Amino acid sequence: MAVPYNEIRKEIRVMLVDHDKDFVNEMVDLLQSYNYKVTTVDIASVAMSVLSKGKKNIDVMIINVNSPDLLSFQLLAQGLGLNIISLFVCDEHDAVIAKKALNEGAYLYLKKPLHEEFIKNLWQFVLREKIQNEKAGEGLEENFDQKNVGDADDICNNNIVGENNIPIIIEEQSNNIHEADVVSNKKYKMRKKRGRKSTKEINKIDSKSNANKAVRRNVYIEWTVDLHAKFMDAVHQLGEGKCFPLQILEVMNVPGIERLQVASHLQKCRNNNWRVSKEQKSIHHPSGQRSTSGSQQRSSRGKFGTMPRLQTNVPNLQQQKYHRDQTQRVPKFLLSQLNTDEIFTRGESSTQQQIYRPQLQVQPHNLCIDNPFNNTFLLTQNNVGGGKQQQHEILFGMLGSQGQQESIIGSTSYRPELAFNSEYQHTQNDYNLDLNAAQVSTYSHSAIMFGTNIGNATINELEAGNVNFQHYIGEPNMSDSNNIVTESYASFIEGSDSNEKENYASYFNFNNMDYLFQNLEPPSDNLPYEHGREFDHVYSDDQVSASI
DNA sequence: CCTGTAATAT
DNA sequence: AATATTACAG
Repeated sequence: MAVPYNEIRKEIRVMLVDHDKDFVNEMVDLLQSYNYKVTTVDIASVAMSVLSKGKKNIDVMIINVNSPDLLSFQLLAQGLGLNIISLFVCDEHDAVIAKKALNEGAYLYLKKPLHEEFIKNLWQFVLREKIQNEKAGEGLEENFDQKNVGDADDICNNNIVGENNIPIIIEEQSNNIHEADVVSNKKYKMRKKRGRKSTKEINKIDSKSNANKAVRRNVYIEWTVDLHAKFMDAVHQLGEGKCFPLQILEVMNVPGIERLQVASHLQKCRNNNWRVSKEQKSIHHPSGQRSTSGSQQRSSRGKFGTMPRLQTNVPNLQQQKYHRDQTQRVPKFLLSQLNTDEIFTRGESSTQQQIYRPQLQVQPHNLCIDNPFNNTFLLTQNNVGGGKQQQHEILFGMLGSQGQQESIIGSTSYRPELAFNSEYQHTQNDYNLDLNAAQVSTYSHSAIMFGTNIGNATINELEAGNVNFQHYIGEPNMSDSNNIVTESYASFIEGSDSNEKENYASYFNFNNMDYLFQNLEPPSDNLPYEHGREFDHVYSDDQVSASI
């Protein structure tokens, strides 16, 4: 039974990655004469971009190991992630490189030129991969070593080892090599679809009936400080209102990154939720601010494209682990939904109210003290909030303790009924303790304090020497700030003498309690339910309900 | 299709 | 713990 090889080859896409023009031309002719679909690029970085775009479904890459940009191995890695067979070619054999290449997942390491017979049979590699992967996807694991678990580089090792296993042509036409979700047992996971209803009800029913769908995990990008800097650069270039993942991707011009990864990172950054992974340099720039060029134009798409709110180089002060109970139990405090739109609206000009703020749900351990965008934003836009902002943010972070506010401060006239209202009997509650303790420390300088409803426990604590006080101070994660305030703060919390309270007192000099209140939301019956609502009010009852 | 958000998987 | 992936919505 004759198998229409050419039909198979037609479906196979080969990318040549070589700056050697002659070789490329020759190979293109050869490949095309066998009906392969051919893409050529001259250097690895370009190839990586092509892969990143994901437009072409490359099956095989023929890569010059000596790509001028020295990225051939990175390309290899990326290709592995995409289940692409990579053949390294070289002008001169080098056993060391060959070994390295194979070790890192190259399918073959070949010396130029490639012979016609080899090209002719190239398709077999692809088919064999497909077959292998399908087997793996069905749960047949014999074909794979059990070693390597987390490493993204090993797909092809197995294939190399198992060379005796000559591919067999499957009768089924290979017209959907690409769409078939290839599955490797170690790297690919089965997933069931998760249903999520618009009613926000979470559908926990796991339907086994769902056909196993295999999904390939992307190459795991580490967002190094460097990479992040590029990211932020791109962001700054694009400017407020124009930061879309796709554009960022382009401006960054870093090969091997995909849009979704940028989007993911962007999401993190917008939420101020990103930390550099491991060691961070503890560089202390007194002012790492960029001027942010002040352009706050809105994009034509309205609310999209908002800049992330991190600085370019963020020293990551080690965050302390506080596993006190209340830390975990405190409700999420969604200051995010204190809608800046509303602030502006309340101000004067409702014309600015469309300015988009991403939902700033600030997670635990993130206290954004220094937000250049915020500052700029407020100052330039509405002149609201103003200079003392940072201090109050700090205070607020302490007050909320676990709430982790990312403060958007405006001159709203809200009053926090919650914080000081004795109706709320959360006195025995840990969270409440926190709150009150912070309160106490706040008031202690302005001599207003102790009026109504400081829980006994709190007072006791205080009288007992304010034991917890230092905890509260240390609580917020300062990792994102590198401004002056932060440093002072940081140095302060590192101090261990008995004067800490005094230091604290002198540093944080609060005279105007209104600033405190401005950070809090009025209680509202109006539960924000869907995002995207014009005016989301914070559901500040969170604190109460959580205390019960 | 691209974007944003939240949830969840790895 | 940091990223990736996904559902869902716009």
